[in-house]
Amino acid sequence: MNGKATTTRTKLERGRSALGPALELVHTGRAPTRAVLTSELGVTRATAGAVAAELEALGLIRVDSSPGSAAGSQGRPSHRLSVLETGPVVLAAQVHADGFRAALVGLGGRIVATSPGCVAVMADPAQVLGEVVEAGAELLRASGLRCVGAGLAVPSAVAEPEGTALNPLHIAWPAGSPVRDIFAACVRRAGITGPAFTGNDVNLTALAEHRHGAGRGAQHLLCVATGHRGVGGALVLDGRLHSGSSGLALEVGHLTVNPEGRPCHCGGRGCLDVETDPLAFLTTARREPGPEESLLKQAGNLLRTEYDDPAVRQAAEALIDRLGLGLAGLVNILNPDRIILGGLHRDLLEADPERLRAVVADRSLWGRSGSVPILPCTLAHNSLVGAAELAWQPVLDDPLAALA
Amino acid sequence: MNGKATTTRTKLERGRSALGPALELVHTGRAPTRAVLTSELGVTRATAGAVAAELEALGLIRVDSSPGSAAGSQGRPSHRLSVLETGPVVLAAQVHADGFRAALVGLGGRIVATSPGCVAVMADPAQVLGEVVEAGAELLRASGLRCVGAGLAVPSAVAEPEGTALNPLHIAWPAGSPVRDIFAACVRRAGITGPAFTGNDVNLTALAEHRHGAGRGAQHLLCVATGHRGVGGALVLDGRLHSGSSGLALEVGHLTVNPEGRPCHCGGRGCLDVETDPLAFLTTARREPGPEESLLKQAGNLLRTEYDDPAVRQAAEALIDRLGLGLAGLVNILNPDRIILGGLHRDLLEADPERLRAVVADRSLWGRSGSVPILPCTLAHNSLVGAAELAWQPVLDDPLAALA
DNA sequence: GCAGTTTGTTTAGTTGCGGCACAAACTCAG
DNA sequence: CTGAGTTTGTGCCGCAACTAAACAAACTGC
Repeated sequence: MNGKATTTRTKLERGRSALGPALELVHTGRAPTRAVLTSELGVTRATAGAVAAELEALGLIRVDSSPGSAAGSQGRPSHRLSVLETGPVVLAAQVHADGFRAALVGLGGRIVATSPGCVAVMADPAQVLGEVVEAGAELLRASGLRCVGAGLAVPSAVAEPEGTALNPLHIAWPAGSPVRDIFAACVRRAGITGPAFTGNDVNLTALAEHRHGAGRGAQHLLCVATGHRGVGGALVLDGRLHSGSSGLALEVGHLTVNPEGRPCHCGGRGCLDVETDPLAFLTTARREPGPEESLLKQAGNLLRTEYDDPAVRQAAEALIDRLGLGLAGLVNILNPDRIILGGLHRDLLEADPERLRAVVADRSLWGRSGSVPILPCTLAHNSLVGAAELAWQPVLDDPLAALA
Repeated sequence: MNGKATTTRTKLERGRSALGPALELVHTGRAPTRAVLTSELGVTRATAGAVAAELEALGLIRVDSSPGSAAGSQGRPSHRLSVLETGPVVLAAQVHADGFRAALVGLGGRIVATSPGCVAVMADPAQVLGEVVEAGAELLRASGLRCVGAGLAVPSAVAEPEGTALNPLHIAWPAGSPVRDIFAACVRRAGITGPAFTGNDVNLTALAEHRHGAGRGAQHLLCVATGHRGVGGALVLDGRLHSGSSGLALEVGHLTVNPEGRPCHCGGRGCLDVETDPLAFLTTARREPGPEESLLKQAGNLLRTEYDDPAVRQAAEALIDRLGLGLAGLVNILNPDRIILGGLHRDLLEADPERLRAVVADRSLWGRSGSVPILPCTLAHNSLVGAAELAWQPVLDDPLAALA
């Protein structure tokens, strides 16, 4: 009998229909009406109508055909599409140097509920993740909503396919912790349904900003961000996160941006990492750095409130120049059509946008690629929303299968 | 037995969707038999049979159901699939510092005919491209085969969507020449049918090696190569060339690999470009560089024949160390699962593979990503074959539409 | 109130492909 | 040589997803 031995992935591999793409369009806000959905999908009105009706029947979106809410343009007003407020949610969790936080996130990146951020971060990942998942489970019980998955953002590169955190330096976890499995175990133990995913926070920030924030519409989106210590990067290509063959792409912290700069633990000198993080800024500006978990806020405040102080301004300009050098190097390699900056890099951009753009343009090989727009991240809780995107992905890929 | 002449129902519109993927599998040699095609496509035997029959009817592949040619394994032997030798071809052209060359390339990267390489390269792109296309048209007339497109490889970044050559330094063309349009005009004027494409030679080398050479099966393939002067890079992601938002990605020549190195025209010091090309090797080895168009051969010969000379060996090791530094930087950013090297970089790899691998592993952030395999390019005329791939792409995407 | 425009809905095909049953071509054991 | 076992090719049926076309509905502007 040929029944069991057939190993072909016949059913799962086939995209079932336009359901997934349609949901993604509503999810990212690119299909506000059924007419737009029709043209974006490139199908007939009949098909788009059937697809929208099915997504509504699945309890994912709302199709609003009320009469008077109209448009102003000619012709019959199109039905409005929106995500359903009472639809399913995913559990999103974030661990960083400040502590951890859990949230429920609906389609469209809508944060339904968040736990208060907790400050204590312990050296045992299982304990931390157990607590944060429990906080999320509590939110879930209070809300009464259906949960279809869970996502976690950690401040470390996450190696695939093992799901281990390689450099969770800022949160005192042992390097190589199997965070994905630990998180998945916590999720199961808390009785939360659906698959569990784990990713690097900057990667997830980029994903969130691409779908709901400053990266919307970009085809080659580069995101660079500093937290309290260290620099992270991420690349979103054609709507998909590019994290390399083993999840370790865009580790941009060790680009050389200052050959005579300070030594770095990687063995080189003047790496982007040690030249453009909050600690570098504070020491360059001759300020006493505070406790590690508040370095980012301290540096940001200094930039915003004392930019007329020559020492602060000089330090900012030095960092901007080095950041620009690093970004130019990345532009030459990746040729993105948009760059977004987070953390202290975002503050540096806003302190003197022209200077940063000029440096990048000057050190890029050709004007065209160097004139790439550089924008600040706009989304609140962007890595939380990004963690949610990870959990939403199966639903976006195949709503029928994911909700079954 | 002989192939059955008539299918009962001639449904010429049969396969819209699986046709392209099926042709690509045969084209890249990943579907030697219909049984493999069935499992690779993830469809039923019936579907794969229909698809193969239609590709045969289109004159693209051959389905060999002869009896005795069988396999040795159990069960009924599967029909063999191969590209049809008398099927259509594309015109491939290449311009580089040595001169230019035209060829006819069939499916499977098979070079059907090549013109003798011509040495004279003139400063007027229209004249050069006119001559090379005419040489190709002559091959085509002599062969009597059908031509379905044309592709050109140039030693310069090609900006999209304009199709202009930004830095054709080695061939004395004016920067910004609209090479794509010039080439397309020459192709039309020569009476050659099908669309015409233009790309950077290293990009096309990577594409060719990915489909038919040392890059086969890699999901994230990085290719780095030096010609006579200057370094180029390319990235193939999931079988598709990644050339950035405007075709300028992987301009890796100006990564800093030697902070105290020689000055570069880009304004920096110690760029990969000026530290690892043939001229750098020859001067470091204290040899008199010959004429520019034979630098690559001179350096390669020196490496192979006088590696026991201490000056040569020292120079090679210095270049290997710097190349390794540059590759490690790229590994940290792109996290490829395979690296292939061309030109002088290939020769350096073969001179001391262990040294290069050790440097890359040492300067990569994590062992895992640093232990990426580094291989030499294997394909003869790889940028010619790559130019052909460009022209084949529409056929691979939708055979019915492209051959209509 | 009417023409013009745009969109939603219904109905009738069309098609790519899975599922199944069976035939064909091979290997191997005896 | 023969029959069992295995793997693959082929014909047929039907479904699910889509298109095409005709019609109905809801808006604007004159």
